[in-house]
Amino acid sequence: MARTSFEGEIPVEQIEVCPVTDTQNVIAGKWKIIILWHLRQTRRFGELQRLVPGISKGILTHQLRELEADQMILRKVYAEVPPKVEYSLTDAGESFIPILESMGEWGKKHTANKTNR
Amino acid sequence: MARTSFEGEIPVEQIEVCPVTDTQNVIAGKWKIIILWHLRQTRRFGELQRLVPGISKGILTHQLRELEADQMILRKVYAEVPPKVEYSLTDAGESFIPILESMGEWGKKHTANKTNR
DNA sequence: CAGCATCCAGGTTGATACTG
DNA sequence: CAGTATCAACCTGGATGCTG
Repeated sequence: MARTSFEGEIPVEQIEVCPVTDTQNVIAGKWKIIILWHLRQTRRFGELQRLVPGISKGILTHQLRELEADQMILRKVYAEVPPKVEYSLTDAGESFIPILESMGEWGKKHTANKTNR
Repeated sequence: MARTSFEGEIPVEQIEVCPVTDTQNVIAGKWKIIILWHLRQTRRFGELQRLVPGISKGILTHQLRELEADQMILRKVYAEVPPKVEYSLTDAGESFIPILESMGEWGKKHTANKTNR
């Protein structure tokens, strides 16, 4: 989203320094949550692509890079042929799983059969 | 986002019936979280617009309508002149506040000084 | 195998003007 | 006061083809 605002406008800090919003931004990608969920176990790239049906390589890479930048996941490259890359959760990533579980519980109770959107 | 997939593809249910993702979708607007937060107390439209600095009427209306559709908030219209509309949390909305608080706690610990994105 | 580069389509946000 | 309507801008996600 637009992190830039015009000069002389409401300063960005005033609206963006909300830790809740920060958290939301970390998981705001279309596939981030599902990726995080599967990464409770260490997974390889191709494995993830199979576990997250419908995602393309490009997007998977992109989402993984963002999660990595946000220090949610670890990317371990093995210097082998053929290439092998393993992804796993960082401590920050692990510590987020309980929140995901809370969201799941809440979702089961409050978002039953929404056919719209 | 594209909720449709080609015929003969991976069925949508398989990827979309995740309660965690459902939950994420409910709060996925740029301002939803802040709005929800301020609605812990009943607020009027103009009041919300002042509390959420930088949001325009149109967008505020839009986000409120979506939250209402997701049964997170209640919209109460008073038949007065000038018009008066009050927004408040539903039970579902109330029950989401603890999760927001968890996200806030997590955010304070794990998203400190992210200047990027 | 695990990417990257490019281009494109759609959705979401935002600015502005008008209304009951 | 609390919207609605319209249009433009931006961002994200997705498809495809190429590479070490």
